[in-house]
Amino acid sequence: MIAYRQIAAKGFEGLRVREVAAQAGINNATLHHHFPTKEALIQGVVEHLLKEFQIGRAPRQDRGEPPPIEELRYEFEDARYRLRDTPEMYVVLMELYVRSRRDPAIARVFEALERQWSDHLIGILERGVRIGVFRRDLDPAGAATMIKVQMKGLAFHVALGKPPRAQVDRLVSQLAAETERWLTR
Amino acid sequence: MIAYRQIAAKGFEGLRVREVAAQAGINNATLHHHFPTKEALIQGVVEHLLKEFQIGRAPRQDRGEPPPIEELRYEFEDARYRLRDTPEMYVVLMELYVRSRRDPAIARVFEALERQWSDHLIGILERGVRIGVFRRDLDPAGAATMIKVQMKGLAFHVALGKPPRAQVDRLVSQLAAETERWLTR
Amino acid sequence: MIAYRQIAAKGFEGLRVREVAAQAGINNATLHHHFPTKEALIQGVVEHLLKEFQIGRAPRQDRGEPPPIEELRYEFEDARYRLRDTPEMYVVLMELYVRSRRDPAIARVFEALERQWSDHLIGILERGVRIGVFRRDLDPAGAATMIKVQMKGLAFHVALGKPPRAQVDRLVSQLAAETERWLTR
Amino acid sequence: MIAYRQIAAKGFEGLRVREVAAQAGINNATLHHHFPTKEALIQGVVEHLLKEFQIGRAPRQDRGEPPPIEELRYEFEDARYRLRDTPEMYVVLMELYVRSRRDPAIARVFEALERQWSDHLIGILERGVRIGVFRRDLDPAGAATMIKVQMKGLAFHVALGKPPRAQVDRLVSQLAAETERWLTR
DNA sequence: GATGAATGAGCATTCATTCAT
DNA sequence: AATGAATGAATGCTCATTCAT
Repeated sequence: MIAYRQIAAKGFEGLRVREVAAQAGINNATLHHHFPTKEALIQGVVEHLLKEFQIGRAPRQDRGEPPPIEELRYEFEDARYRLRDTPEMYVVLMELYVRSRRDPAIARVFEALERQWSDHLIGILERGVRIGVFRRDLDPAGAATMIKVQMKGLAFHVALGKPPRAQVDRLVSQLAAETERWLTR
Repeated sequence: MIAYRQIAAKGFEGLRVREVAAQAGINNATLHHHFPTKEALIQGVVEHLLKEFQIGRAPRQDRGEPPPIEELRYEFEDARYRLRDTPEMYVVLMELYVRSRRDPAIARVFEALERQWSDHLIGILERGVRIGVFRRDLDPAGAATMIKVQMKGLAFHVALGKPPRAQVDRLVSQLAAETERWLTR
Repeated sequence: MIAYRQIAAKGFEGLRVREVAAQAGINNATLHHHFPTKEALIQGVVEHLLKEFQIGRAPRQDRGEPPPIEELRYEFEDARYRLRDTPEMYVVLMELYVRSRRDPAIARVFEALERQWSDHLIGILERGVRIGVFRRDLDPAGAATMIKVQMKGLAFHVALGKPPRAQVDRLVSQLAAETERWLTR
Repeated sequence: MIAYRQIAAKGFEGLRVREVAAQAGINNATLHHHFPTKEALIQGVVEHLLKEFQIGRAPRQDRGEPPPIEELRYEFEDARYRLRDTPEMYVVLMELYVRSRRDPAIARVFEALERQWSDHLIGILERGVRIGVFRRDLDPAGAATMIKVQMKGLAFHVALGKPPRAQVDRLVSQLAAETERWLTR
């Protein structure tokens, strides 16, 4: 989607229906034919982002049900991979996140996304506790929130701050290692 | 500043010179007298934010040079305090951060702010290493980045997600404790 | 015709080709197949109106050549009947009349209609003068104009003012009686 | 008012804010400064019409309280005068009347106008009955409606049909004479 | 004949900015 | 310094019409 790139480049403020149409090589009325209103266009961007979230994950060796620790490592690995590969996705994500404060439609989408993400992490953590690789007294919900905060911080720092690649790599490794240590302590 | 509140409420997208003037009870032409362009108005918002950053800190008992661990705890305590007390400041901060990607003037301000913040943390960490409360092999710059990421994640999660207060308290405590443990290990 | 109803409901201003097509249950491009332009569509409305004018008359007992006074009474009776039965026809009529000032095609139609109407009335009046039921010195053309003005006033008042039915009945009776008295005096 | 002339020339359909501004020699944004919305502009036209209704009356010899018959004659005289002098006023009037069916704001204005007009006529008629120049059994309200219908018919016929001046003169005289005869019979 | 997509011209309205006082 | 009026350059959106299938 073109609108997506526009937001990445100029933000929501700079999102112009005409400009998106022009970059798509179509008449602006044609764009209105597919997205009757600007709001609909933005919804389209949101859906595009969600799709990208599902397809653009880092490559993965083992299928089936890998050990929880592996799964967790993969989460960080995936974040690193994507921050490097499609950083603009995170920029759009943050734009949308900020916008979600005023746009109920977007807020709903993000609430669902957050819940889904939490559930995913909690599932991993509970399994880890069950099979004994994570400590007994771990509160899965609280730990999931911690992990989310780490990753949000990572996204914030990298997507908006553009630090050198080496720093990012070191950072992700440290975050992953510390999280792991904390969970297994 | 009124423009500041407007941004907190409606975001950059919704920032209107006329509206700011109206809320300030003056004519919009009069506002242009003080801030010749909208860009200037935004710079005013940035300056206002920086000022708020310096004055609005959490209350503190001991002056002089407190132990590094205390200083670090205070950083988290301050974040918790401000996120509770003036959450809209963080909202504006994130709006500006997102905007900094396209606005060089804002980007410059944030670069300075980041450097200042890093230097402050590095100072604390180096002192801690020197006096032996933090581990010998600690890389102060890397650790400072880690702490910043934690705090950015916290700001992101709390300012845009509005989790319940109790969750925030627990989260900040955990983040502070884990960071401390990591530094002193 | 659907367009006809649309005009009755929303006026010329609100006449939309797409809306007409939608109400007809067809694609708007299909409508353009039948009426290549909006102008053609309006011509269709005009023709539909003319047809309605000829078919929708009040029921009538005697055929052949009724007495002129009967014929005249019938004209008023017909107006009353139609204003009650199909008031929206008069609304469209007035819309078209107003439009005729700028649309030569419609103006032509109305000129023909007016002439036809005048001729019809003049025929009745001349016959009435000839057989002696109307006064000798009557100017048929002038009297026809008078009758037309009465009926236009009636249409204007009733179609756009929506007065209660009883008032309309009384009004038409009075108009018919006065006209009759005037012609026979 | 310029918008007024535009409506007279091109009707409501053809009323364009930009065109009005251009004809007024001002920027279209400037027009929006005075009339924030097109609706407001139309309200301005309505008010202008009402004002014109009050100031543009036919010249009148006697002040004070003229005999009812004189007053009535004056009403017709005034109509003839205005139809000749400012025919476009009647065109706008009819445009607005037609529009009043869909625009509650305009409908309200016309309801008030109709009531005012009725009251005025009823006042004259009642006085005429009281002093004995009109017939005893006259129903003032019904008679007022009759007179209004006559005048509406006149306006309709003349403003939209543009008949030759001589015909109009004859018509108005006949209408006035017949009305008078009917009231005094 | 019918349709969905496409289009260009135009529309009311918005908004930061400027001007005259 | 302050203001109300003015302005130009958009901006999202509409609509009759055309095109390709």
